[in-house]
Amino acid sequence: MDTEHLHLLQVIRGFNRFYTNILGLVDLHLLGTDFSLSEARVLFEIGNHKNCTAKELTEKLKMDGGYLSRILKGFERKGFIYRSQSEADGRKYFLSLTREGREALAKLDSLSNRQINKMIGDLPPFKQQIIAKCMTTIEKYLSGESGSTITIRQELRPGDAGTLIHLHGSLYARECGYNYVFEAYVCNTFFEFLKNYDPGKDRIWFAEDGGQMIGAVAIVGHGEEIAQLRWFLIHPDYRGCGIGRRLLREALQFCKNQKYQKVFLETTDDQKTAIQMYRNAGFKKVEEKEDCSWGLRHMEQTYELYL
Amino acid sequence: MDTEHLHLLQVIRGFNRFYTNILGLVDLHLLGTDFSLSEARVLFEIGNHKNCTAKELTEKLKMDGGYLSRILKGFERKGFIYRSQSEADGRKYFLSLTREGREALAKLDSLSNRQINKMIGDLPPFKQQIIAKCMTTIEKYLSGESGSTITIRQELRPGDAGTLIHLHGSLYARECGYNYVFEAYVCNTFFEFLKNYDPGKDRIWFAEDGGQMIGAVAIVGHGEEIAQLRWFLIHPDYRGCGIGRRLLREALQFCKNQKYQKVFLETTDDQKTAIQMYRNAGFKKVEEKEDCSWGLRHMEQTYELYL
DNA sequence: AAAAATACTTGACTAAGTCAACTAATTAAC
DNA sequence: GTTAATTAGTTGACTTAGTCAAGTATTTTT
Repeated sequence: MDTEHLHLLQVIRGFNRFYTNILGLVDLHLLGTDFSLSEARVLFEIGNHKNCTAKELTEKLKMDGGYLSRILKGFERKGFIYRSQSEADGRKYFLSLTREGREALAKLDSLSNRQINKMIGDLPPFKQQIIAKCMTTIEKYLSGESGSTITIRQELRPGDAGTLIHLHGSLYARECGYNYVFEAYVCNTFFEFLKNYDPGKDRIWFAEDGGQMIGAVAIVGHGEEIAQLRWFLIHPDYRGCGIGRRLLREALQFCKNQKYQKVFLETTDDQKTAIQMYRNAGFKKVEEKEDCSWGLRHMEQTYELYL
Repeated sequence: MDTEHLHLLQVIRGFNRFYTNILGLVDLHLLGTDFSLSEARVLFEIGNHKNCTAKELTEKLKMDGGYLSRILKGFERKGFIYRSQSEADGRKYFLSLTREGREALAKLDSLSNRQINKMIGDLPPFKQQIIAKCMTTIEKYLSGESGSTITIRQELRPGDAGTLIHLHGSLYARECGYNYVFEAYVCNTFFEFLKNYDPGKDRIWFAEDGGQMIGAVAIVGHGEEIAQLRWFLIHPDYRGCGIGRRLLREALQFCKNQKYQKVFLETTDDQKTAIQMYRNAGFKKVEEKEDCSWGLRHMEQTYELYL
């Protein structure tokens, strides 16, 4: 088990301890309402799932059947729920909230909302949004529903240019040690791209995960027959899961559709993974020369592919 | 309470329910070790905080004093901890783990790690990383450790150019309806700034909150006597808390130090709040003309200030 | 038709957590 | 420098939360 993974475990366990406290706080204030945490959870589930049965609740809330049975009996006694025996299966009883139950739940809801407002109220909206986004992500990933939220889009939106430049600047600095001159270079070339953008010749694709840009590639036409592939990158956290291949496929398919004869690209020897992908797509190295811009020595390479 | 905020509450409460389940699972498996969740938390805290006292634990873990007292007694009986009375204050007893205590904690640790591995083991590493990052963010924000972490820095780091351009592109689109041509324009002017950057004449400041860029301003020298103020913006969520004033003050102070005689800036009539700040700083409008770039009609204005 | 399984309930129990009254040491007030 | 108030920690008596296994009624499998 490497240190990085150990660090990961540390972070998650730290978070678990932290969130145990947070939930404890929320729970504490729940106590001001005659509801135990378990009771509140049960009430919530019944209120939010039409025709749920006791069995379903025990599974969903990981609760002992006997315990739940008593909670339900209590709710029935207080007039919060009623049961109706299933006609198809007489062992089952569908649970529903009465009007009193709905009122109790609404009260609980607003209390809970107030509690959460207390928790996040002092934060700037910006950060509240970020928290919500992080929570959504964690929930999505841990519940295994994450599937593939990664999408590829063509449309250029305000802010994209900056994000693309930022990704290039920060990633190449981190991974290859390039300085800000490289980012300025991207800035300039991308400006030229935007300025001369011609939908008949040029195209750009962004890979996104939940609205966050995680990769890109573009095609720039040079005349009728030659196209250049530019700004290809994948965020390191998302490498090795086929996004790069998808982007390249899109780009090359576009080139074929546009009847380009040749696609070329410029890269440096630092870009090991990218180069492997270029090679896999059929690109061949045709030129190589030393360069010292961007803060350190590297080999500038040109690859090309005849379609 | 607007719908957006309500959605936020929904998300957070959903997450709380979700994470209650997650923690419940972790807890369940803790049961295979003779430790209750509370006991495990206590053991962990003692192991990770030199010389903690019972009082501190009750506060940190929000635990009843009497309950804790009994848990501690149990630990002492089992030989997991020992206490030493404080010399400075005889009411206090410092708690420490014995060797057996440390062993028990280590066992618990490895069990907990295994549990978490079960939770995240099936996810691709990049998603694990993202989860960790999200957790760190939530913890930081909710624990209020992000407080007013707003700082102003001068140093230009890789990624800054892109972020600045992104902020301009997305904010002006959102607030003024400018299209991507405006972002391209920023791209170009900022490239020129970087290309010609001369520390003796030029300077840029970034306002950050927890590493996130939330505002910026720059001074570009035009000869010995005239300076231009550019790329002034504050993220809308951070307006009205003096960051803009701080940035302007920094910029104008720099101009004075450099013995510039005049500072000018160009803006549009859309920039109501910024213009108010310029006026407050002593800038006067000296020119105005209509312009139609960036997708809609607006007035381009020039302001200047003699130092 | 008998046996196995399922949905839910009940009784008897243990563990978890709370509350208030209690020392013993320390600090503040007069 | 004594008295009163506070604080750290303990203890007894209690309530609540949660578990386990045996129970009933119904359905499914063989």
